[in-house]
Amino acid sequence: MFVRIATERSPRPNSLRDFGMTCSSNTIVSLSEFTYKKGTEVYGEKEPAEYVYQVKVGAVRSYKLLTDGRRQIGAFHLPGDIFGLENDGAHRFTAEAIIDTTVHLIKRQSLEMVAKSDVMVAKNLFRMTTANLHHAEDHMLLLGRKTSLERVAAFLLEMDKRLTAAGVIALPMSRRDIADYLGLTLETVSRALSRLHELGVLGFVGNTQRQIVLQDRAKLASLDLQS
Amino acid sequence: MFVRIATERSPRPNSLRDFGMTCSSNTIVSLSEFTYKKGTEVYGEKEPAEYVYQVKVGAVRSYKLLTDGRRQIGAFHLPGDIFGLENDGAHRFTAEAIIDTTVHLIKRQSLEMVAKSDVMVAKNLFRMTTANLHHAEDHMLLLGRKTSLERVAAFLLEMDKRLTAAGVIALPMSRRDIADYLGLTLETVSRALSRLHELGVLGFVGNTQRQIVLQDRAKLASLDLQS
DNA sequence: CCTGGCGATTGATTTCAATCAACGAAAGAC
DNA sequence: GTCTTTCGTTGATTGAAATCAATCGCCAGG
Repeated sequence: MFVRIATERSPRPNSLRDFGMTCSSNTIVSLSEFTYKKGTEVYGEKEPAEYVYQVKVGAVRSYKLLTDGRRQIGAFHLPGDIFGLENDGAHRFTAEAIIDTTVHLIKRQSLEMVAKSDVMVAKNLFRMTTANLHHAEDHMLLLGRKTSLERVAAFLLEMDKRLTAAGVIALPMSRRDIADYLGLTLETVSRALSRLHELGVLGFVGNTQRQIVLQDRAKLASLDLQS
Repeated sequence: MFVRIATERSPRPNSLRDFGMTCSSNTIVSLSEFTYKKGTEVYGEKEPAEYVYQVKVGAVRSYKLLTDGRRQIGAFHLPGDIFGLENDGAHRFTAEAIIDTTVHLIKRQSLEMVAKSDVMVAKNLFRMTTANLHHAEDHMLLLGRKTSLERVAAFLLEMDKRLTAAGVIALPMSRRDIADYLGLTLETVSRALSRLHELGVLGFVGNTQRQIVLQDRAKLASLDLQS
């Protein structure tokens, strides 16, 4: 679980741009790439945070478990997303590859070193933390006060914004994952999706139930109440 | 609602220490004090964030509303707590005084100016945002996956840590506030507290139900599952 | 090819918390 | 001080989602 064979790549790291790295601060930062097989752990809760990750291809779930196995997924990480960024030393979630996933790894220490000298990078680390906070704040409202249909509608709208290619939402995660993200059971998620299908809000592509086309975004948005 | 008559105070700001202000960076920062009457708004959601606040005495609730009135309280701010800190310009919550509350106000702009030159201050702003993030992450687990009894137990343990004076938890907020923080109804909160009373976990002080003594912290902790 | 397992849907039933309702006690208003 | 309102508790009932259960279809593996 803890073995990470990081393939070193040639010079000129490129995804560091996402941290706002300027041309002047071309410090050598160890940047590598790694692929996790479907279902494998990227890191565990409370483990020391050695790396920061960026999804290249694939999808990752971040979750917390209660001792009896109840699971709450805090976020899904999709291509382009940076995750595992911890201000203090330890990870707050367990992260797992939902499907085969390739990530860029940046050594946390080296990133922090760069941040010390490069104000732009430091600012962007702050911005990312703030974005995570905003997501969590919105999600508290969803988990505390929204109905099952509202939650599923909100989920679809979020995914629509984040991973639509050619008008199709290709979900990498199972109904159980969605349920654990929304604080529901998989059956309730399934029923809500069926209901939205009946209502003409969405359609399924082909014979898989993980490819969804939104047919009425306005109606979907009206089902999720605004803050 | 928007009138804020800020009483300017004499030199030598003192609560700026909580931002990690060093002696060297004794820049003049406008620091004032203001009192909000019970039930009044400190700021509204989406309002531009002009000030950062620190509770001197009293208590504040931060919440989001759905259009139909459902409310989710994201946090309670108790004496010593800093709130209203926004990285970008606008507030994410509405903040209201739960009881008469006196706050220190710091102009956001001046704080940011100090942060630019004082690394210590900047670091502390980051640390505070991270602490808020951690709280929200833990609260997602509570809202998504815990039972009513577990939520109330967790709430009591949180308050015990934060505002116990002489072994008594003097709650400033109503049952409805607690309910809206925990994603429950006030009746469910009341029943859970009664149940904990029956179980000998807590007692009520005097003839008010807002003063609680924990009589069995171990049992209470066992009722709230660990992450 | 068959077979076993997983994922998803759908139906039947249960359950926990919400809702509806009544009451008593404390806090504010005048 | 009295009146009114708000707050909290408790009981009865309802209801939305959870749980239990069956079935179907799709892969993956032998």
